[in-house]
Amino acid sequence: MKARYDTIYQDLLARIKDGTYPYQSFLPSENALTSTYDCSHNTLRRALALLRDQGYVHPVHGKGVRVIYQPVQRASFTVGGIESFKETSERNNFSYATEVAALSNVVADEHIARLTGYAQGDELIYIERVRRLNGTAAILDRSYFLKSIVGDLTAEIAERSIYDHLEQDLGIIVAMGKRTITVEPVEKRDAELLDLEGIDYVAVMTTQAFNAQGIMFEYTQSRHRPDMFCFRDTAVRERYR
Amino acid sequence: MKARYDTIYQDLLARIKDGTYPYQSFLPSENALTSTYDCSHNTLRRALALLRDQGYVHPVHGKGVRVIYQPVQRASFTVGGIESFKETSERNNFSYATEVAALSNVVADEHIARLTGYAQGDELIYIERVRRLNGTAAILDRSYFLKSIVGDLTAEIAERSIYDHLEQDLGIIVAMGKRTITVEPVEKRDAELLDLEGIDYVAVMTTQAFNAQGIMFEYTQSRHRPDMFCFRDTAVRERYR
DNA sequence: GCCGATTTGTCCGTATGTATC
DNA sequence: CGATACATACGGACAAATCGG
Repeated sequence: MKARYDTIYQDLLARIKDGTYPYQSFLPSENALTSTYDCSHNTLRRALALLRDQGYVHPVHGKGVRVIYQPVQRASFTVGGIESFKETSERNNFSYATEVAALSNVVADEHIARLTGYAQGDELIYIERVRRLNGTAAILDRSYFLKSIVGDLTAEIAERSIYDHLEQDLGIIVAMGKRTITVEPVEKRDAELLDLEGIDYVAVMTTQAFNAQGIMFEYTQSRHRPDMFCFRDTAVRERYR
Repeated sequence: MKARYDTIYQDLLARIKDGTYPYQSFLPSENALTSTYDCSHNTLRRALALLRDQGYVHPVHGKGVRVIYQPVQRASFTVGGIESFKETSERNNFSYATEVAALSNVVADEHIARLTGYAQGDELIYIERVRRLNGTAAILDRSYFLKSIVGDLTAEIAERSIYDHLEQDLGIIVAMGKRTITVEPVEKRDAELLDLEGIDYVAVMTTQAFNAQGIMFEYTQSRHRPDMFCFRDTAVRERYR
């Protein structure tokens, strides 16, 4: 049951990607587009706003909507938007595997609470996973899940895909996330579990995931071998400030 | 000349930050808010969409709009949104200085074109700048500006703030940007110009900036000493896909 | 420089759908 | 089931930027 503005967004995006509307060209005017899609001004503008927010077009007042999408050159590991490890690997045609290195129940103490943003006393599940990409242990994920939402997680589930389990079995939708990226020296655990070959820094992507209710249920520190890490996004300048 | 939805956004944001609407609480209903702000449903929803996109709230269908903002703990260097080096430093109360290490005119050859996304033959200005934070040379910026838009750039301008010059003197608005973050081994130039103290990796943030017309006029590789680098953002899951 | 046509930007009022409680 | 609240969509109006005559 798709929204109208979303199907229009998808359609325009497909045409941008297939070259119908190439880089630096202008889309047909809003009037023209409302006719072809037989929708209202407002609805069309929602579709255009999506394209703009994703970095595909740039509207110019009084002139038109310019396409600024350029196809990516090389394969990247991580891109903008929230994607699971499995989704990302499949999109890039990487072989991948996950090993569970630790799994235990913990209660958030002061240290964990400050680290993760959970409240002290929250019952959590701690999981360490090692991700292999094309054979090399490239990523160490250290996650804290909120037990009251995700229930019990077994090693089997963690080895396949926790997100598949949450979405398909439990119906939990990962609605949004906050991310932080830093670069940190390797810790003992990184050296034990990852193939680092003398590398002494890791790229750390920290994610807090919220469900459809706005409750945070996952905190994950994803520690990447630096040469296999790439992150992309698009930013629109804040107005006025 | 602010937009209505933007002033509402600013006001709600201020109330979230000052604790009037604390973490995990619900905002007043849309009906209530349209009354207090005396605006239409549509306009209010645009303000809420902004809050959602910036990661401050999470609307729950049929229930309410939940606040998910938590104040940041430690100072960070770079945050989401497009900010200049100067803005970021001032916000964090860092002392900062910029030295110009190179400045020359170049024409984009095939190599530069592929690196930056400019077209071959474009006339560019190449600038290397070293950024000092609290005295240590922490960031090396290597930029290519499109000459037809930015005109001539002098070392004096580059030492103060190129963005101030572009915005205030030339009236160029930096409307949006695309970013990529990777971690790369230090190159010869990094070692020459930065205080690395044995560190052998740098965090590289690549930015393509577009003006209000949707024309790319800046490509910058910002090479950071890893322990002084932090990046934040918020992502909303794509619908349907 | 001005005017008018075109195009994007903002806002309103209303109607209907759908999820929550 | 009904009340409440968010989600989508329509149509109309006016403002503001661009461009050509």
